Amino acid sequence: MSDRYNGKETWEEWSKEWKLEDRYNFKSIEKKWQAIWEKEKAYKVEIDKNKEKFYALVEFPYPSGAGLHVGHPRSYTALDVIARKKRMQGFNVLYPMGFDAFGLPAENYAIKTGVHPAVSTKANIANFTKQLKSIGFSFDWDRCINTCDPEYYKWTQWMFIKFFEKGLAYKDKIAINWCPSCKVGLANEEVVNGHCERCGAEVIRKNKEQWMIAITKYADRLINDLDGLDFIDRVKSQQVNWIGRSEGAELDFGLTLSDGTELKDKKLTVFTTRPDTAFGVTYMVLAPEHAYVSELADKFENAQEVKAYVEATAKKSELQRTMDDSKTGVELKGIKARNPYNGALIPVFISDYVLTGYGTGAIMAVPAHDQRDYDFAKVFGLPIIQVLEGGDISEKAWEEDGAHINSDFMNGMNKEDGMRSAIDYAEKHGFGRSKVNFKLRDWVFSRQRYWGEPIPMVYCEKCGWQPIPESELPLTLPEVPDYHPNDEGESPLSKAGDWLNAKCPKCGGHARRETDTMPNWAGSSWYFLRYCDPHNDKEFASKEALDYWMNVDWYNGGMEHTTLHLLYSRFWHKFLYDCGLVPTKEPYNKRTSHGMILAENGEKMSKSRGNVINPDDIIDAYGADTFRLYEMFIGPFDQVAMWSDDSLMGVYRFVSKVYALFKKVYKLEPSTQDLRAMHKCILEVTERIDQMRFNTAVSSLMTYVNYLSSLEKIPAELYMTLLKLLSPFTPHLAEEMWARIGKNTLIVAESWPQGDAKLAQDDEVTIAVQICGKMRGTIVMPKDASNADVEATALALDNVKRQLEGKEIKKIIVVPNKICNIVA
RNA sequence: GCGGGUGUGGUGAAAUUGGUAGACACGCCAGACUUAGGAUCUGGUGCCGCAAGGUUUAAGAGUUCGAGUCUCUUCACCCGCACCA
Repeated sequence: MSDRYNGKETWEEWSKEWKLEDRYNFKSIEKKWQAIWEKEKAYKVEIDKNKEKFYALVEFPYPSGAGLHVGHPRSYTALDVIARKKRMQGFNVLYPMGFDAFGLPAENYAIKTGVHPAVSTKANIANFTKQLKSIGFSFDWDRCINTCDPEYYKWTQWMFIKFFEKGLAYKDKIAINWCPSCKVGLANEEVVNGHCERCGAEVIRKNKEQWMIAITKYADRLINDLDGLDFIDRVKSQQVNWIGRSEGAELDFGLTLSDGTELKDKKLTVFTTRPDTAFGVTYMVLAPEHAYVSELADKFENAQEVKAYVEATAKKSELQRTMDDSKTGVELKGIKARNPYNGALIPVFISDYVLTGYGTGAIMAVPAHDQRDYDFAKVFGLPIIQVLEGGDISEKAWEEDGAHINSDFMNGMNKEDGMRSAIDYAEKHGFGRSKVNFKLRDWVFSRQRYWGEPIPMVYCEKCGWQPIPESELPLTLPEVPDYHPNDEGESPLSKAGDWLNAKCPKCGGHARRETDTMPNWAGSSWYFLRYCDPHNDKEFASKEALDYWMNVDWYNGGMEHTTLHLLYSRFWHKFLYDCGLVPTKEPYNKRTSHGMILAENGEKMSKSRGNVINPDDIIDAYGADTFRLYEMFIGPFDQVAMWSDDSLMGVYRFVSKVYALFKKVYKLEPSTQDLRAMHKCILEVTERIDQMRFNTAVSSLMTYVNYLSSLEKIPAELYMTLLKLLSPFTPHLAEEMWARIGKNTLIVAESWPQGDAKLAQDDEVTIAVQICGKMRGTIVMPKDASNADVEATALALDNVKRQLEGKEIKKIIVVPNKICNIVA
């Protein structure tokens, strides 16, 4: 205990040395308490079935060379406040931290400097750890994990093999998004407006054989299971939007050559959300990449023209293709399609406004009721047949509801009935079926890079792709002569020499290893499970640990991960659930998101702008407690906030004030008024932390401190309560003053104060007096005064009398303890 | 175009969910005390007005005794998706 009293054995001895006029020495105080917490393992947590658990989680950082920026601690402090409060409220709190340590920056650094990624990553993790500890977060450091540790990625690889065994991981050659700058394939989720999410280079299309994971099989469940979750709305709606479910029908159109012969073995299948408009189809369009364009090439009378268009399209980047909404295309002369509803023969085009990856890569065009088809029809002079009443078809397409016309059996029906009846008809005649489509694509899972988990697969000429036996896990990263990826898209691992040779686990013959690695989203897809049991070398986590700790009760992280990490990890967890490996369907009960912190002028902080605030500098100049408190006070937690040195100063003053207030603390009975202020503060702070309204929680504390400042002498109970309420925000200061007041316990292990609403109530209230809703004065009344008393007092006000002169009072509305409104 | 959100002093913002708009803090103004400390303390501070008073939550309309809050219309900005048939 002696370190608690600054080297002295007792508080009495220590107190003789105090010089309270001294300024608040946060440097030595914060260091001292961090050492004590570490020594006493104040935040270590174990399974305790007698206590209710609470699992608080923040997204673990990528340990970049730049170190922590001020954005990280916004999220970490918020959940630290929540975790600390929950702990004081008696919960068994798991609040872990780790490092998402695979990734491109370490590899690029290696290319530049020759330093092995493992070496620079280790150094960065050491730096991050030091920084995080200097802020005084209540993480259980014994559970710290690191995704690039073979003991960790062993299980990432193990899970990949599970995906493979269940048929959800497969190799496929498709056109993927390729970043020419990073020289790496990207998942759909990693492409932002046609640019690489990481480096900003324009993404091109490249045909490459890739490992894919069938996330689309879970599309429906990923939408439906959001229902029971406490996620903020924008997260839910963004995920739903991204998955992009749409209901419609698949319809088969016949194909006919110009001489009238039917192509019996070829059907042109399209997906449509508007089967009811089938009688308005006047042409068909294929994506230039559609298989039929090459398969039927010898049937086209204008094969040269078609070929030229296909090639021109291939040269366009994704971005150019989406930016340019003018319609181009080429008719496939020599073939016609037959509308199965009315037998009409219609022309077939190729055009780049039809996308290859969605639906069947072919559409039936209904220019009268789809604006894109309308635009195309206008360019090519195609007929426009209206089949629903409404709008002005000479101006633009009519996409709303209406009564069907020119539609045979659907005539007179509205959109909804028409759709049902069109699908029924198609099903009865065997040329269509109802169908649900998603925008979500399967997850492109291989990366042509070094610094990632090796994919634990080998290829045998005889047996095909085989997973390596579990006994060979982890498959560790080999040394390579250099880390450069090449333009052909080969991973640096292809230069790994002997490592490439393996034995086929099935036939024992020669096999070669997969040289691509996993994306940086792999390790983070299940890390919250590992925290439950981080040192287990038999399983990724024991059933007991998972049963006790899961789910994550509260997960806070950035909006930028909504359709990346958050979606991937929900999917990954559902897969493990289906395998019987985790006890729950969803990993996270509650998801919140913090706003970004911008520079003082509202710009994004960036190295190139030179406006980055380094947490180390702030902590050095003002201390961790001021930094933490400022991060909470800066503004509404879920909104963007601008850094302000001036506001930071105000928080620093507050912290110093709390320190200085100690001079005035005496053993005294608190007055009713004192208790009122105290209980009001307890109630407000408690409620506002739960609602993540940290900025107003801090306001409450400030109001309370202002009250304490106004007292001659502060009763000890009031000050001790302040320290407890403050401890989640400014734990070092709270701990120090708790010791100074003579306590030899840790305040972080104390219990959270109980607010009493009755004691918090005022016995007098100020009631606003209004005439016809306009404020004319206020009256002070005893709480719960009778309406009659309130009316009488209000009517006696001079201003009220003056205003009411010559008017007749129609009625008086009294809202108890709030308002007296006189209607005249 | 679709989805989500925001709009309140010089600034960051608050408002018990329909009941005194601007809490708390920054900044600014005035004063005090001290001297060199990113001081501290006291008072003031939405706007117009000397004042009584008037006026004020992007703009407009509506519901209501009463609207920052609810409804409708318009405008502006931010985020995500985007030729998804």
